[in-house]
Amino acid sequence: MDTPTDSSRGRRAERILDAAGELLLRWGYRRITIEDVARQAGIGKGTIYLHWKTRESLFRSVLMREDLSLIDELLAELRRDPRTALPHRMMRTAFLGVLRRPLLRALVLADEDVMGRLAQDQGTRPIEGALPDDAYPELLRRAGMAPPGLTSEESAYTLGAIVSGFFSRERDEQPRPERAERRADILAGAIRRVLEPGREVDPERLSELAEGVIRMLERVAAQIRGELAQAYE
Amino acid sequence: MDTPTDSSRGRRAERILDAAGELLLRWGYRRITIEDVARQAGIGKGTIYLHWKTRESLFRSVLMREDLSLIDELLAELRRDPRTALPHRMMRTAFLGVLRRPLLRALVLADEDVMGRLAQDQGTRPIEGALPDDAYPELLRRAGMAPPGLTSEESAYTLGAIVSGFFSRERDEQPRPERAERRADILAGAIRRVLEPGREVDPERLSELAEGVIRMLERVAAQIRGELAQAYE
DNA sequence: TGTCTGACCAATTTTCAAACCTGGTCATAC
DNA sequence: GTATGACCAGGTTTGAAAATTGGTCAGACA
Repeated sequence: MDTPTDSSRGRRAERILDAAGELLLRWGYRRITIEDVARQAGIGKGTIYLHWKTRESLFRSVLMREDLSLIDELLAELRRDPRTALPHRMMRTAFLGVLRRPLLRALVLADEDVMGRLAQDQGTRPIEGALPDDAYPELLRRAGMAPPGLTSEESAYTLGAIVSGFFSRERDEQPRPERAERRADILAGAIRRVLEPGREVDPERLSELAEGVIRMLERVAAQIRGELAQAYE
Repeated sequence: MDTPTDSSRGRRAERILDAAGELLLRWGYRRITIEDVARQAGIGKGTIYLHWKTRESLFRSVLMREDLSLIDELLAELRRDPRTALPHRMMRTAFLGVLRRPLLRALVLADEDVMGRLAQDQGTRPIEGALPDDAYPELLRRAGMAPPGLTSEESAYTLGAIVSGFFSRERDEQPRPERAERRADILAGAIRRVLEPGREVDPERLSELAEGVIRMLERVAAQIRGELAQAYE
């Protein structure tokens, strides 16, 4: 599928994304010029426009690649252990996954300094990119694990509120427990108590849920890969 | 204690605060001049400076008065029914209390349009003004109602995260259940499950807690009233 | 004598045009 | 066919002048 040319194009694109990502963290979106990125990647400025149509789409690709890396981590974890599909495990893994990726961290926290105007519209999208908000609660419901007393929309609302609240505490100067793992555990505990009523989980139901979540994340990943490929050209 | 003069001064100050508050909601902090406020209050511009030293301290007073009104509502509720002191009841009442007061709502949501630079530093202070963050969890602990497995600091962190998450969903364009009461109930449910482990509450302990909370809020109210009086002159 | 006011001024904010910069193109080199 | 950097239109920054306004206070008023 890859001609030698395509493959070396692909490698070059990766180098450009590396360069852009590194500068993003060092200088922030606002101060970076396309020439900076070209110099950092050791190529000419025009070459970047062989891969992306605009500056903005280049940087969107940087973020999409980060996003894919997080989704891949979640998928690996889900395949290793279906219990990862439980809300409290999912959110714990996603929370730490975002915190460990400086660019996603900056994106989720809408860090104006790093992300400039990219922070605005794109907002918090790391995982919920293209899917309806209640896709995950919908899967829970179908697996007979819906939180009691809440519609799927309400579950999505609750989940979103709690998770975004814990993220908002990651902003500077907010007091919080020292270790990120501890914060993740507290988040997980909260999610479990609020959204996982049943003490016991039927392994049958659980693997059904895990498969659904895997399919959902694969669909998201495919869509992002599509957008990335399109951006590449 | 009030000379006739003091009392009419007080009434005039209230009129000025009314005028400033109304303009704040109509035009936003940035566009309001002191002359606008004076005109709206039907007095001369210099008169405002008989009450406040600076424009900023005038508007801070507007917000402090709103804050006091919320605290008074909480205190009335606590005196009517000590169960109000339970975390899920406290947060439900505070949540709705903020949403029903447009200025506090704008402050908590850091609405740049309405609050201008006031949104920045002052941040979310409606209740937690002058107290250590973990004052309330500390009261819970002393009443033997501490959430299991969490230190007071961690309880404060958890409570803050969840509440601020539900507030952040009050921003425009965030999907959420239609009725504010429903959202408040969902918030209350989450708080209860996460921070109130015990099914039964000893009425003795409860009224002890309620008294502690009342004293705490009275202290906050007194401090705010002090700052207000000082601002008045 | 004490209270209130608006003319006044320093300081900040807004405006606007010139200078500068940079995203994106494309003729040319390889 | 691929890569490049000179080039330019459009956008941004700069800075100085104009306009506004926070805060003062001399005087009007009661």
